[in-house]
Amino acid sequence: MEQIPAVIRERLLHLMRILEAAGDKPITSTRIEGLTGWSSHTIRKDISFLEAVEAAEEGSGGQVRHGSPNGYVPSLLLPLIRHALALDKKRKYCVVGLGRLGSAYLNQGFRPLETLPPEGGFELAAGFDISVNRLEILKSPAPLYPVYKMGEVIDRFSIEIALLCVPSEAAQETAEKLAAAGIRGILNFTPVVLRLPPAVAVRDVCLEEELRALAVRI
Amino acid sequence: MEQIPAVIRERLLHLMRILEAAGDKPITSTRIEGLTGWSSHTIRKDISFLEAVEAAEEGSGGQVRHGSPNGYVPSLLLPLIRHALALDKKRKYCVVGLGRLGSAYLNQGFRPLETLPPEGGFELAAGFDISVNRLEILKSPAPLYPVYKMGEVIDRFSIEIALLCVPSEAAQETAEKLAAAGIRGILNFTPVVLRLPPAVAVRDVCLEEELRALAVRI
DNA sequence: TTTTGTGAAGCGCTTCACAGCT
DNA sequence: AGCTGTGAAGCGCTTCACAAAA
Repeated sequence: MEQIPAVIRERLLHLMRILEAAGDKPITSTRIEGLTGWSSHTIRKDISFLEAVEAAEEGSGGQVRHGSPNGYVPSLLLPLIRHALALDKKRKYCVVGLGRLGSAYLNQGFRPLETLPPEGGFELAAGFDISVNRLEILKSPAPLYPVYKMGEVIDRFSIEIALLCVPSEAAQETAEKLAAAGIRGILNFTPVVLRLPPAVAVRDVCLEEELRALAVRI
Repeated sequence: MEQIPAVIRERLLHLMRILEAAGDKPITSTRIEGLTGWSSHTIRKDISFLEAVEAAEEGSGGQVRHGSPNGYVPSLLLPLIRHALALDKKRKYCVVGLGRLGSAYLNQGFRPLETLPPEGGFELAAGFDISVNRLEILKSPAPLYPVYKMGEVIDRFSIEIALLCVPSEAAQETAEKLAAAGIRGILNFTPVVLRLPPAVAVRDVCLEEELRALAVRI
């Protein structure tokens, strides 16, 4: 299954955003090079690789052309990427810890992009916090629950991903509860390095690390 | 100057967090492997590479040992990494756009870690928003200004990095103003793909892209 | 004996050069 | 003519195997 190398995956994910922003105007590999810094060769290779994977999977040798002499056509390429990355399924996520950061992510829905089917996408299904007071005050497009109901709610609604926005002190403990509840992936906004079973995918979004990464390039 | 490969840099940045969390208890490469998924070989090679760079730079052949039979000693290794990545300078940053997300980052200071000198670190120097109303309401550890003063303030306080938290519609325009004001790096929290002169380093933190990256691994 | 440290081998991604399409 | 598409060459990172230290 791990058929697409991590480097290529990351580029494809970013490429999706570029294609989505392009509307449906074709975009050339040279222009993508200007936006990303990757060489146009690399981009074409990535897409070529993608098509090879698809062809091998489907068994169909049906040569489809996703580019034109004017560049790549978003409406043709996007579904291909989505399918190759298995992003054509709708998934539910929740926000855990509704402090400043967590509550910000409660209301930051996604742009109502003209999504070409089959569109996967993500749906905010719940928010959790330890403070009952907060649950009553906050306005939210999704239902809010006290943390002790977390396991039950995650299971009932088949929530797969969690945004971990609790204070550092509670991070590891809360993450373990999420893992026990059967969560599949955690977006970790705390600076804590989480220790979890490999069945749970973790991705860190640490302000200090990001600032450092920028500072290094200055 | 671009002497440290990007792959290694990213790992070293993450390693810093691990070392910082370890207090001053030595940590073995095997344990780091368990926390990160990188092979212990890779970790040792990274550190070995780092020492080679330092040695070449300093000209000193003074063989320093940063590991012990019990593992790496954070207080020895951290300064080395900080120096190699040029993170031993203090830098100022600002938050642009004080909506839910932006105001969250106003108050999320860094943990008061027992920082071993020379510590670089980051200092929040200002916040900007277009709404004067918000500037008056918000509590902030740093002074807040209306956006039209952005250029002046960035220059006066030598602010190098900006957290871009404005609405998507204003992202490109605001980023260009930041570039014109002489900012060196932008942490882009909007889903917009910014187009800026190469003198400005950009790093994206896009919720949807992160969610997708997680979903791919599920 | 467990760990770091490192030249050398191996391999995977990037780049090149050119064919193919429109 | 300008772009995509792709085998093949090139190169940089990862892995291996083993020396050295404590």
